[in-house]
Amino acid sequence: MQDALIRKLESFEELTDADRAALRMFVPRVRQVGPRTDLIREGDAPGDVHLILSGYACRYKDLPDGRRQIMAYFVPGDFCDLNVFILDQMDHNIGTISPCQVVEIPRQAIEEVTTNHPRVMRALMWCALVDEAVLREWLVNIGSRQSDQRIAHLFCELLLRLEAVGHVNNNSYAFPFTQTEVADTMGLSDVHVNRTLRELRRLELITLKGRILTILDVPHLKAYCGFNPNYLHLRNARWSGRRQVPWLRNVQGG
Amino acid sequence: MQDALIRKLESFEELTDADRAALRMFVPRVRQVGPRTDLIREGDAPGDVHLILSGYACRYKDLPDGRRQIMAYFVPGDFCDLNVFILDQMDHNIGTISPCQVVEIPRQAIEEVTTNHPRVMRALMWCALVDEAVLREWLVNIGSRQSDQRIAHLFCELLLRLEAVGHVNNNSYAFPFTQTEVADTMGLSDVHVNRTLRELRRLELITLKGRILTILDVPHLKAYCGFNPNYLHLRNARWSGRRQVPWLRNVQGG
DNA sequence: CGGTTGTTTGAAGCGCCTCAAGCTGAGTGG
DNA sequence: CCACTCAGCTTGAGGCGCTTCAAACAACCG
Repeated sequence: MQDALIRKLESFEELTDADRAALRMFVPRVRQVGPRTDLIREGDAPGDVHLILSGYACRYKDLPDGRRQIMAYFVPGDFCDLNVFILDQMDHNIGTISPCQVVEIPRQAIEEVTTNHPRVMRALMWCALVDEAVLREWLVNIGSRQSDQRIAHLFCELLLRLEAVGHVNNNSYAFPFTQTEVADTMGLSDVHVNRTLRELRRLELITLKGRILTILDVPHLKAYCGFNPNYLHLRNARWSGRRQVPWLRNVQGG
Repeated sequence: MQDALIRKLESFEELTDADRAALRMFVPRVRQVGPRTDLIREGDAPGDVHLILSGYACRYKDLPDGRRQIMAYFVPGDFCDLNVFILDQMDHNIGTISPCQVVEIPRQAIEEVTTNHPRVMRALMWCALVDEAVLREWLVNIGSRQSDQRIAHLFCELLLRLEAVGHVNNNSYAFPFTQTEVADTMGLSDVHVNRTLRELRRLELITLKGRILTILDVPHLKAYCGFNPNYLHLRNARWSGRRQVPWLRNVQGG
């Protein structure tokens, strides 16, 4: 398990033996968490850092009027709160969508490592920076695309992110979100998400049944929403194609 | 100038003499930049890190259809691209709004410091994490508030951010953005921004003339949009009230 | 097997957009 | 000093995209 994390980080930052030894202090406390369960709540002091091994989770805020806004999806291999743990208190919630396997890394371990092992810190920062780039693109998505392109863009992004960790087969992947959750993500009503999905199906761009999403025509879907993958900062030589991330290969997805 | 940066960082992270010495390697190359000028363009390899001393700038993406989405505003004291400099290439642009004084910190200097001075790195990370929290709130803003509350929320946020660096007088601050720029920020049309501003004026919440924005009734405006400042992670003891950031006090704003 | 959660469809209305035109103010040149 | 220009602001009219409300249907589960 520790070796797995090390392998991921080493894919973009060379580590010394001392770095690796320090990383092994990330005691692997794996927790099985049910669906629709909060991992962290607004107001909490950030403690352990959470790493998703299997399943999907999300970052969200509850609004005064009872609605909620989902701000990020987490898929296997993603850190939930790496980019928060320095701050004083959480300004949002993190909760699971599907059942999840979560690794809890003690904050102290992170701090020790980042203080004494700059290369590890750089590697973790890189993860956080890509997450932020995704967040920026979500802002663009919500701010400037209409519903059909907006949802198509989400599907394209998840395709690439899940491909990078070996969770896509034949352009299909697990999609355990309800239409209401998609609505809370995209800034739309659930009714309109339903109609938009119907339209994407009618155009034979996707199918979505039994919580499995299939993209029928990837180039067409990408063109449809003007998808530009540069913001994901995927390093093709390392991440894409047939190559899987070894430490996630044998874990059940979605 | 270097001392100024050191002072800012020390407000939330104690530094050693060695840390401070390293920070002085941030050779202060101050540049005067005209309005509506790009500092960095999409596709560029991140180089120097930019720190705004005076004026306003923004982060934005150009879209295939010619529209653009603004994703962040930068005000005096903000780093533009601290959270990007590790990545391979820029996935967006950064440009000025008003004339700006910009400090360019060589990437090499940042890397040297972050490698050898973990406390400085933590301080810089803190800046970046707050910027990301702001970005998340912008997503909430665009995704779930309608135009009047959306724009009101922006005004409340800028009030607090500018207060923290001593650029607010009597609830007034410089607002050099055109209505089209506000529209590109909020995911609205410029026509609708115009009508929304008219409405906020009619309700006697704000005035906006000669590029000066005045909030006539702060508590009312905050209540109007349900503003919750927690995401700014302001440390009141240090940042708010009468206390100014010394290194920005004598620089002309907006 | 009912109960509950999620999906689907219809109908009516509002918020925001587009198109279009006129207005205002600042800068420029004759 | 006024005419001209141009960017930004303002206002009107019409239409579309999305929302809300409502109800029926489907799928899952104890």
